[in-house]
This record gives sequence, C-alpha cells and structure tokens, in this order.
Amino acid sequence: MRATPAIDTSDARERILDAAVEVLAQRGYSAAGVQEIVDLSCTSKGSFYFHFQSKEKMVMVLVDRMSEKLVNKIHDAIRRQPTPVHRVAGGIEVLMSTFARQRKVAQVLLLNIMGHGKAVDKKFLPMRDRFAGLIQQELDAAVAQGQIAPQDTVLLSRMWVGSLQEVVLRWLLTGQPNHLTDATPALRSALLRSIGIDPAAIQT
Amino acid sequence: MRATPAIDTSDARERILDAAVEVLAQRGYSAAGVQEIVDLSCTSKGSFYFHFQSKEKMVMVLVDRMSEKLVNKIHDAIRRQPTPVHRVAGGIEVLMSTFARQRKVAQVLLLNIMGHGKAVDKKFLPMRDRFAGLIQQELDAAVAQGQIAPQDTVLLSRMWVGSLQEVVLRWLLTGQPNHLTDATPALRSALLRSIGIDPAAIQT
DNA sequence: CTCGCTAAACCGACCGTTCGGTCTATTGAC
DNA sequence: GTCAATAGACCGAACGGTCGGTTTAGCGAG
Repeated sequence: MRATPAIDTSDARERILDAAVEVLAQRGYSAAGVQEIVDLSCTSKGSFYFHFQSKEKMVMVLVDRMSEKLVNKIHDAIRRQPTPVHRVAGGIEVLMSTFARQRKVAQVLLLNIMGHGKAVDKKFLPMRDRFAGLIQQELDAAVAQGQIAPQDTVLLSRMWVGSLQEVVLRWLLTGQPNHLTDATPALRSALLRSIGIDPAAIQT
Repeated sequence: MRATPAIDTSDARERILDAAVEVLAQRGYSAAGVQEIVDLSCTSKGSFYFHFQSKEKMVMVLVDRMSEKLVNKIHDAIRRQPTPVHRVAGGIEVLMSTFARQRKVAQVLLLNIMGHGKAVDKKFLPMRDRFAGLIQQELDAAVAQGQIAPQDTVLLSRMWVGSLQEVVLRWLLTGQPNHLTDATPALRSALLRSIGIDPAAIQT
C-alpha cells in the first residue's frame, strides 16, 4: 500500500473540475461534453473516468463543492451581524458581490444546471436549496426573536433566491445593469420590505 | 395556387407543436429530440422540416406563441381592475392559477428553455421578458399615478418574475406546496410589500 | 545505488447510440 | 399533369462511456 499517491491525483482531478466550470458556464449541462472538458484540462477520457464514475457524477461533485464553498463564504461574512435580518441582508450583499466578481459561478450555480428535464433537475435541486436554506434559517430566527412577524419563511426564502437569480441572469445575458452590484441596494430594499422590514432600519 | 391546403396543414404542424410541448416539458430543450417529437405527433422528419427550418426555430415559434397567449390571457383577466397595482396583483394571481393548471406550460416557459448555454438562452430571453414587461408596465403606471413611490420598476419586475418562477419550480420538482395556488396569497402579499404597498389595501 | 515489479494513473482508439438535418421517393389534391 | 405535403432511409458528427495499452511513481530486494 502506497503511503502517498502514485501520481499527484489532485492535479488531473482538479484540472478536470476547473475545466468543467468553464465548459458548464458556457454551454450548460447537456451540451457540456466530456471530450471538451478533457481537452481543456489537457487530460484524457481515461483519466476522466478514472476519477469520476460518469459525467453526471462529476458535475454533482463540482456543483456540490461550489455551492458549499459559497454558502460557507456567506456564513463567514455575515456571522458578526447583530440580528438575523442584518445577517440575511448581508447575505444578499455577499451573494451579489460574489456573482458580480465570478460570473462563471453564477452561470453554473444559478442558470446552467437547471432546465434539463425533471430527472436531472431533481438531482441538482438540493444544492440549489442551500441558498434558500440559509435565508430561511435567518428568517426563522428573525421570527423567533420577534424581529419580523410570523410568515411563511419557506416561501419567502425561495422568493428571495428567485429574485436574486433573475436579476443575475439578466445581467449575465444582457449586461444590464452594467455593474451587477449597482442593483444590490434596490434589490436588498425590496426584499426587506417583502418581509415587512423598513430597509432604512437595517445597516449592514 | 391551391385554394385550400393539400392536406390540412394545421394538422401536422399543430400536432408537431403540441408534441413539442410534451417533450420539452419532460426533457428540456437540449434533450428534446426531433425524432421523439415526430414519433409522438405521428408525423415524420420530412414533415417536420417542411414546416420548420430547424429544431431551434420550431421551439422559438412554440415558445413565442405560448408566452403571447399567456400574456394575452393575463391582459384580459386584469384589464378591468381599478388601479395599476390591482392589475399587477391580479396578474400574479392569474399566472399562478394558470401554471397550477398547466404544469407543462410552466415547465416549458419557466424552466426548460433556459440554462442551455449563452447562445441559446439569449434567443429565448425576449419571450421570457414578456412577463417582466407586463409587470413593469403596470408598476410604471402605478408610479405615474402616485400609487407607489418612484422606484426601479425594471429591477422590481424582474424580481417579481424570479420570485414567481422559483416558487413554481419548486412545486414542479418537489410537489410542495401540494396545491400551487396555496402559495398565491403569501406570494402576492410579499410582492406587494416589496413595492411599498400594504397587501390588505388591494382586493382583487 | 540499480533494477524489477506492481498498481495507480493516464491515454486515446473505439464502441454503439443518438442527434439534427438532408434528400429521394411517394402520396394526394386539384 | 403539377406541386404541396409527407415519409423515412441515410448522412456525418457528436456523445458518454469502454477497454487494451502505456506511463509513472514508489517500493523492496540485491
């Protein structure tokens, strides 16, 4: 039994995953071809299937990783905010600024892994649910602390994710707004109002 | 020049379009195959390509039609509402009840035509923009009539579409809520609040 | 140190299938 | 007869995945 890998496995595997982000962002799930990914990563089909059981499995690993990383980033950024509503508002800001700086992350996570038929979509939904889950958690806390009135936090968290997604999608496809983050203040305000909060009362 | 078609052209063409709805709803754009569509419609590849230049063109005709029909339906349903805000709230209700009754329309228009790479997505975006356009129109009228404060109606209309889409998508994929229209009151309320309106003041 | 062995890692030709689209032949209405 | 409409075999390309062969790196024996 080898103490260390025979070959630096992190290299080919990581290169494949990095290339997959590029291809997924450009082409969407269905049209992202394994050959194109291995070409871009300077690896081979054999290597690809050594590391991943199938294309679908590879994409799931990748999307799982990307969404987890993003959720952790949000957690870190907002945890010192004083109240749940501050935290959830801060989370929206972090999401927007992250997507603004990493278009491909937005393209993959928000747009290109859905819309491929029910069978596929269902598999990616739990990852997408992570954002809504984060928002719901904070909204639940806000209700528990009496910061907002009791309301359907499941529905609201989904609405928040959908709102944000649509704004980002338009930006990705049309370039409007010119700078995605230009939309953040108004988006944030509208979302806060949707849960009965005066936006001016929440400085983040 | 024939006074009437050799064969009832509306028949094959319509059957193709009807079949395409089914296949698109189930498989998404990329995986919706022409052969599957012609099989389902009991026509042939030859017939398909007689009527439509390409698969893409066919889908664009179909989606254009579906979205126009839906927008017209909303127009008709809301035009007698007393104010712009009544009309836009009514529009949300009509959209939700329509999608609740016609899952395939929801699957095609809201979910399965996006996410297929930038090139494809850009082509379908104008059709999707129709809903946002309708909402924006009414929000603009509401601002002009002093019903709501001046605000970024472009952004808000997109947020509204995104919110609605996400709720419908979840219903399509998970069956929650059990009845989609169960979510309508809370959705409507949150959306109205997002533009600074007290939901209780708007009876539709 | 060298060398042989082993298994992980990788390569890329190949497979069967599917795909959008083409094109020749046929049908049917006038 | 003409021509619109249709059928379906066929095309080349692309696809996810397979598999025999090669390379690489590490280990242990001498």
